[in-house]
Amino acid sequence: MAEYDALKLENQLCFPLYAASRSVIKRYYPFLEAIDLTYTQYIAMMVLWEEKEISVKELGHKLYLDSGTLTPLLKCLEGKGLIQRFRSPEDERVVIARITPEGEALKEKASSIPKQMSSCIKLDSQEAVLLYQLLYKLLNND
Amino acid sequence: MAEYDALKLENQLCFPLYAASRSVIKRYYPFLEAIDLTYTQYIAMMVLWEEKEISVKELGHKLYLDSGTLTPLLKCLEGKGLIQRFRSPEDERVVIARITPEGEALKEKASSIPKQMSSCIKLDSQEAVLLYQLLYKLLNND
DNA sequence: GTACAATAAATTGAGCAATAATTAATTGAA
DNA sequence: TTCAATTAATTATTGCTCAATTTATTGTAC
Repeated sequence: MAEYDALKLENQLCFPLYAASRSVIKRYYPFLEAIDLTYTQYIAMMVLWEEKEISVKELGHKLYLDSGTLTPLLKCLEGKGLIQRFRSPEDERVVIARITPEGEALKEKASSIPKQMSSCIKLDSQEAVLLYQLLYKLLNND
Repeated sequence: MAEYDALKLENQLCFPLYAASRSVIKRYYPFLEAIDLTYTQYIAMMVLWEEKEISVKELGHKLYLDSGTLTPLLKCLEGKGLIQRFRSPEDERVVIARITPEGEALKEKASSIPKQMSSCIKLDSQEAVLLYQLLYKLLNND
């Protein structure tokens, strides 16, 4: 590659990654508005729909986010009545988020989102699997 | 797929896309701090290093950003002396960003970044090409 | 048993990105 | 000339992210 070609936008991997991420998240918003969640709140709720309860630390590990991001986000979800927050009886340092019945109920309203989104994304299933694997390889880089 | 499996975090394509994007951008910051640019400023400078001058609209088209994001960003780059901003003589509605000698000089300091970054990303070249193609397919979805 | 290190979260504060809505100026077409 | 379209700036708001600090708790070493 010529001297400065590596600095051309078209030769970056990071740029389509950044742009595609924003683009896909933007496509979520019409669906997310209907259930009054931001994208970050949505992925946090996904974990809670599956796990029922989880510590802030574990949640942060799954979402690659720290308490500076999660604490206000979880307080917001608590304010909406979707989760409870309380300290673990076994270890008082640990804060647990637990899904409420209202949070469970939201799962039904959200259940149509993945299908609606997949119709917005024009990759066939083989391409989607490949992309998925490559992204996780990038993510588990270290 | 079972009823709610589509709502599991591990079955999302959007999530690794979002997380990998943040992860890669975070890895840029040690290098970007050395040249005092944010990531978004860096990709804007990449376009300017290549094009020398460009309208706000064209730049927004290349970066998938609008004037609400670009105007303050370009003013910041102008404040650092890296670019000039002026209205096009042919069409006074159009604002042009043009690289300055200082902006050109920064290119040299930035020239080591792509190589340093690629050593932080553990994909082989075949995987990188594949990922690149899939991301652009996603991006040019519409 | 006390001191010290490690851990978990919260807090604070800053900066940045992104969007929506509005405004202003210019241009082009009917 | 009028009106619509285009371009960008502006304004205001929201949310995310990170760094640094603080607090509380727990576990370990002496």
